[in-house]
Amino acid sequence: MLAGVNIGLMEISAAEKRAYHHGDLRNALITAAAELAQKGGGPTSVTIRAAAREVGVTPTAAYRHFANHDELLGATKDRAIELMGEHMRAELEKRKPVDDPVRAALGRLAAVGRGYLSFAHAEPGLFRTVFTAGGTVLEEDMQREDDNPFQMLLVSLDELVAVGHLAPANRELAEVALWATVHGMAMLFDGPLRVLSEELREAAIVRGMLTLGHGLAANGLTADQEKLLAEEMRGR
Amino acid sequence: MLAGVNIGLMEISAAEKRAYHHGDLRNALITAAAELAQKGGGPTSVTIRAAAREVGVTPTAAYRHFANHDELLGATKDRAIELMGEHMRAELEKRKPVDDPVRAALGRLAAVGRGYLSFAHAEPGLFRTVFTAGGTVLEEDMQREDDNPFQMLLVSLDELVAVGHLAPANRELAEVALWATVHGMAMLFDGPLRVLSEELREAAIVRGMLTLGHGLAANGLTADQEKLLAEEMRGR
DNA sequence: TGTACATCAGTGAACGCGCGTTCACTGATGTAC
DNA sequence: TGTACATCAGTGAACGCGCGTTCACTGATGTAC
Repeated sequence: MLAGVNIGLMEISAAEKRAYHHGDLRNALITAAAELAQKGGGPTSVTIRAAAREVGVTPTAAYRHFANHDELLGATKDRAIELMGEHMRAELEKRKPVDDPVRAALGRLAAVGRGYLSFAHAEPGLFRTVFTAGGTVLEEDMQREDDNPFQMLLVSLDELVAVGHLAPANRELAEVALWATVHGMAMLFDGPLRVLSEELREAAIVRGMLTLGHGLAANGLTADQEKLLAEEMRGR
Repeated sequence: MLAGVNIGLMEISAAEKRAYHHGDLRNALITAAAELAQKGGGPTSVTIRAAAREVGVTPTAAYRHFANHDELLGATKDRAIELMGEHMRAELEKRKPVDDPVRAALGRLAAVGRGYLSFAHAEPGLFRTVFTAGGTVLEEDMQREDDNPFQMLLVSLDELVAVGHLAPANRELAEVALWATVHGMAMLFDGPLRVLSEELREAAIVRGMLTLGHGLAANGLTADQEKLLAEEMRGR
């Protein structure tokens, strides 16, 4: 079974205290917005009015902290990315240490993928918020190294190279293959494959990651077949 | 370069003529709704009022043909699935015939994947509509064999087995790995990887499909490594 | 330590918008005789 | 072939809703002297 998730949105709001009337309205609004996304099923539930209502404040008050709705949504997206990163990091740190470096690196890759998928499954509303088109996210936020789900994917691949399992030549663009496999499964299980039983879902996840693992090592096709497949993909 | 897409939404509306006032209002509304999704960037642009406006009819008139907004959205989703299937079929039929059956089957797999991705890229609004949570789609529509993008993925895998390239044991759940890889890339290129240049996107697609091809054949890992990876994915 | 004043966080009322949906209706089409 | 009537597709006006956003304001906090 994939690890359970128990996310306390409130734990974040301690940061950045303001000593004015409410004390920390900006943060409180973001937290409320994240809860709306979490409970309401996604970013469309994030509105200035609803967040203000939740905090017990006038909608106008929100405009002291956000220029407009898009900024609140962007901040909520940031928060969701943060929570997703924390969840993945927790999954990573849960692992028992392994001596063999290759086994350790493969294990970390698996843990990162597992964390990505279990977050998506446990918190669909937050997961959708991470990937909503709306909500401008600050550049610096996307490039934070800690708690950034995407960076964690990259790092796990780099480790595979460092440890000698993945040939440097095969490292190129491997992050897209990895990210797409994991992200695609997350989306499908929250979409057309929602009907799958938990057992089938788990089995498909294992199968998907094994396929990826085999595929990254790139020994499954003859050179001839590989050339053909590549040409076909390019549209001949 | 991936094949270009030129979709004429109007070509569909000839079916199911009604001889009353408008003649074919139901169909006209669906077509208008699909155009709204196409131009407006997705399913949120599909509203009863906007579709009626587009056709030049009162919103109330739409209620003669759809019980509510969700039904219109469902019909629009159906239409989008149909268009996506047509696009993929066209991609498939564009291929030159290949004698060697294994090469032919691999080529068809690639063409199906390419069609999926080029549709998503050329018609993001319609693609998003296919995968929107809202809009109840009739069971029978999802299970149509012709023009169903998902069936086409399955068929291409079955062919790989029939032709002797893919071991029957490796066929199981391979559709999820294939679908997820392709779907994940489509989503990421329409999301966080939107910034990728066309060249990088193309290269990533080829790499992703090659990884999948290698992976399905499952020769890249030792039995020991595979076991470990599987256990890790299951959460130990 | 105490007062005067500037600063600024939050209020309350209001706006215009597009939406889904309902009502009683009009007017064109199809059909029975 | 012609008329009377039933059927039903589409009209026009209206409703209530929640939204984003703006306005002039109130009242608490922080600071200069």
